[in-house]
Amino acid sequence: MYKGGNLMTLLEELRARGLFYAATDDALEEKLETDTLTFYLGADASADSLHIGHLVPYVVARHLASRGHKAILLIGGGTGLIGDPSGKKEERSLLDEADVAHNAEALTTQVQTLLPEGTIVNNHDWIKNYSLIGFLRTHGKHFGINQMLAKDSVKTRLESGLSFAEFTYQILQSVDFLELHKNHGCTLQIGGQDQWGNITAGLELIRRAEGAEAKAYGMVAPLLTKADGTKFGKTEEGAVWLSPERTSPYAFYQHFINVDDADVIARLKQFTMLPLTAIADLERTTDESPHLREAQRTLASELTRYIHGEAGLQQAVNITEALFNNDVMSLSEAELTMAFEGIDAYEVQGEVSLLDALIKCNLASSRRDARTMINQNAITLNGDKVEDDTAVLTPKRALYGTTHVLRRGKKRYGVVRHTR
RNA sequence: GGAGGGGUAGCGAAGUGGCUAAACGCGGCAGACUGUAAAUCUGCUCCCUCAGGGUUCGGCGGUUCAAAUCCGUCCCCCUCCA
Repeated sequence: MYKGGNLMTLLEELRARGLFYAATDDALEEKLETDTLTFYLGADASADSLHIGHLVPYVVARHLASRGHKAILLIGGGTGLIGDPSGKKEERSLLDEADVAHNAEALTTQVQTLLPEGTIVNNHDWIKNYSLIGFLRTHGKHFGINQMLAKDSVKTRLESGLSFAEFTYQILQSVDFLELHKNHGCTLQIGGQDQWGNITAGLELIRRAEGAEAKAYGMVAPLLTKADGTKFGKTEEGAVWLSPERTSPYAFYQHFINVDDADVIARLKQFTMLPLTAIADLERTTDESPHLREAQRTLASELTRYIHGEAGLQQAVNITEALFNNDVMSLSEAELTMAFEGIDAYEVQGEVSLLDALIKCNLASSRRDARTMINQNAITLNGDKVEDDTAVLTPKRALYGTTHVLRRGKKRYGVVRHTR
């Protein structure tokens, strides 16, 4: 009952990794071992990048693909025009069509790097063709209001408000599944736990439209939580994005380097493709020598390489080593340039006040805030604590006549470059 | 439709005429300690500013020298009755 030399079934492995929450049918486990399935996974074009909170289902897809199953990666260029109420407390405002189209394009590129072997489809391609009457007659007729109202995504919003447009979302997603079932032989949809309602709605539609013998399945991954029970994936800065424009490879790497000891092993299992035995070794290392942070390093490296490639990882590691293992002051000019490649520098002609520099580098929100930081002893300039809030950065005092390295607290850096 | 309760800073929650930019808790930021961890301790946490100023307590309008606190009105939420 296994193939490919794995001792565990695929579902056993997913369970062991904390990537399995529920499946719509117990027969799926067997099916995944004996058949080659085509499965799909969707992402709505509601932003031009995914963040790490979206990542888990893609990792599940990697595991499926690694055992020979075929992936379809759906981009919600059509559904993104409506908005999924699942997991949302409030109605969301509609995005411009042009924005959604742009988002869909960006996501297409991004999702392809997450799973290069996956086939990409955009649901706008079929949703755009429906007339209202045609849609209601073909698909709407299969949906009972009672069942639609019973979905968590709808039920929880009856008090706070839900538009007809978002209410209809579950039908749109169901149509996606049906479409892929008919045209691509897709029999499995995977997603996060919050997608359960949409997925089961799709199964129901397939059954009604295609007949009882048209077997399809759903499987969802759990929502990630930290050891302290709080939601994973949000930081003080907001989401950790996959796109390097939104979150630099360095910041991305740093986020994972900083994962708590209590969470790091779970994150390795969930996010990386490392064998469980290798992760068990890291668990031992963490117990015995936590200060080495071997597990965190591995997690950060694996994920940064996955998302940003070898070059992105190298850059992140270079900056990290420069900032945390060396004295910034001791770097040569070339090293300095290399170290801060990938951190946005504020370029200025001539001199600039420290207060303004902190604002321009996003290390302070206002002059008042900048002053508070200085008074709290939180600001370091080229390796020295700053106490004078009237300090001015001049090319003369810059490293190699060009660069000032600012630091707020222990981990947040900014770079000021003087141009002539 | 009727009776009652409620809407206070990111969240929770005090405050019922001036001493209140508003207790306290959480969250967030920073400092100490560390391992770029956790826990703990300390400081900051409406906005802008050099001193100092500006705008807040569901919305609007009043009373008053002075209102989150009193009056009117409107909006929203909860509970019970019809």
